[in-house]
Amino acid sequence: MARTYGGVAPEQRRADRRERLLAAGLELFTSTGFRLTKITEMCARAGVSTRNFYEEFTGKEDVLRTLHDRINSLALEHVTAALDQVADADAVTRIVTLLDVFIDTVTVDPRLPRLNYVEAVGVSAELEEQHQVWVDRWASFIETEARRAAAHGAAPDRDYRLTAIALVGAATGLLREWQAHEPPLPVEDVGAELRALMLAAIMRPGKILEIPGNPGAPSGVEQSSRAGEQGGARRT
Amino acid sequence: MARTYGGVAPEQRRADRRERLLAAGLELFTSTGFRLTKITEMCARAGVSTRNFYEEFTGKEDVLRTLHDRINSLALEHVTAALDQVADADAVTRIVTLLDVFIDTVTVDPRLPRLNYVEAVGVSAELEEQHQVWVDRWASFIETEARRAAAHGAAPDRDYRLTAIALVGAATGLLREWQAHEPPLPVEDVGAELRALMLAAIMRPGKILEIPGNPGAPSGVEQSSRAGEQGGARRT
DNA sequence: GCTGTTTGGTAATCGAGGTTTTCACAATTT
DNA sequence: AAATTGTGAAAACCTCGATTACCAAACAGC
Repeated sequence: MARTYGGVAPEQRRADRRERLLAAGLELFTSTGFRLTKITEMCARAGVSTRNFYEEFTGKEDVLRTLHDRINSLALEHVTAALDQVADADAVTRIVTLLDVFIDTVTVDPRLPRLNYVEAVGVSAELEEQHQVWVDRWASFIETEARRAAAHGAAPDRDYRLTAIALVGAATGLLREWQAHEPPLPVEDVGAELRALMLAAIMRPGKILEIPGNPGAPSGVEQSSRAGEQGGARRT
Repeated sequence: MARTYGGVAPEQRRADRRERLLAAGLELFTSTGFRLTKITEMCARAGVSTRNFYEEFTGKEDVLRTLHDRINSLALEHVTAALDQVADADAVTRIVTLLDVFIDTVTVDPRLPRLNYVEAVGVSAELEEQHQVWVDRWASFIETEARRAAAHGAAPDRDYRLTAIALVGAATGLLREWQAHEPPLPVEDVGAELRALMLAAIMRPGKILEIPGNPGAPSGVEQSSRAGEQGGARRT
């Protein structure tokens, strides 16, 4: 047991195979699409037999879940490291850093957002759960930075939970568009837009500035003053 | 040809079956999930034979595409009608109306956002294309309103394309979270957050206010001034 | 009421892909 | 050098679900 083959340890060979399978998965899931990718195709591309495939993964979904987790973990790692380097900078710098590093990490390869925001959606209950966990993590990150900004007086003191979730959604939507758009969108533009949106969302005052020539109309949009109702039952 | 069965015209019967199949599809796709839903299950629930199924649809995906299109069309209809009713209101009112009616339409039933933003993602190239068309339409809608606001001096005069796409993403992300969240999020909160985010995103000035105590650092966030770089190759 | 025609349900077929198993080989150890 | 064991390729299997074809039933005309 545990015999060295071809000069490399057996666990090293296993790890290599696993890695090649993941690479093949990333490639095929984002070109052929997850649904249409066959396990045998993945094995062929990775130069791995089906037997070894089942030694590493329980099926296609397992590969997808692993990739999804990896991409998010990688981004989280980069962002955490970068934020540590600007530990005592002002709130705006930290927020901009968080966003820029995230965008940079995830746009080095269009297959990354494609896998994360298109292929890994609606596949299984477990994957949806995993997605939600990650949204939660990213939202918490943003929330923390927003609270930090509030503590420094750079943003209002309020609950940032939903704002954070919305911002994660904005990033997701924009990146999904980015990887699908023809002709390709400039990454700088996407990054700039998200940066501005994020700052505007966090720094926005509790009340929007008054619009001239709108007498009597409540402009306090934080309250649930609603205009132009027309149908649609209200749901608790 | 064209014979009346059971007192109803054949095309009426066909339409009824189609409708029941769509209802069954909506129900099963959002509970069992699209992937795991079998055509025979759909037929059983709809009280329709498989033969009649293939008379109406080419397969599962056809049902999904139809539902996806319907939900978006319905929302678009409602929003268009509501905007017509506030045709000469101020920009803020119109934007708030657009958003509120959209949210109201799509949250009457949690299955609607579930189907649109989870189950219909990453299924096929055609569906992705259809998704992009709808994102485009919604973004154009928002863009138009933003330009209108700019024309009235309520917002800066700039390109709102990416802002609009990001806002569509924010709505998508928030609704995806809404339909999945346990315990359920209050719809009012989601609507309020999106309303505020949308207004903040559109009305935001070109430059963010100066942060005191940050000497030398460029605060013009519209320019591609980047902080905290650490890795990640730049991509054209 | 009987017949021909249209519609609907059921059951059999067909194919595709996932999963397992077998067999041959290579490398290492005694 | 021979035996042993881990390893990989490929084929066989086997399940499952989409699709179609056939048969039964219902209705209008004669």
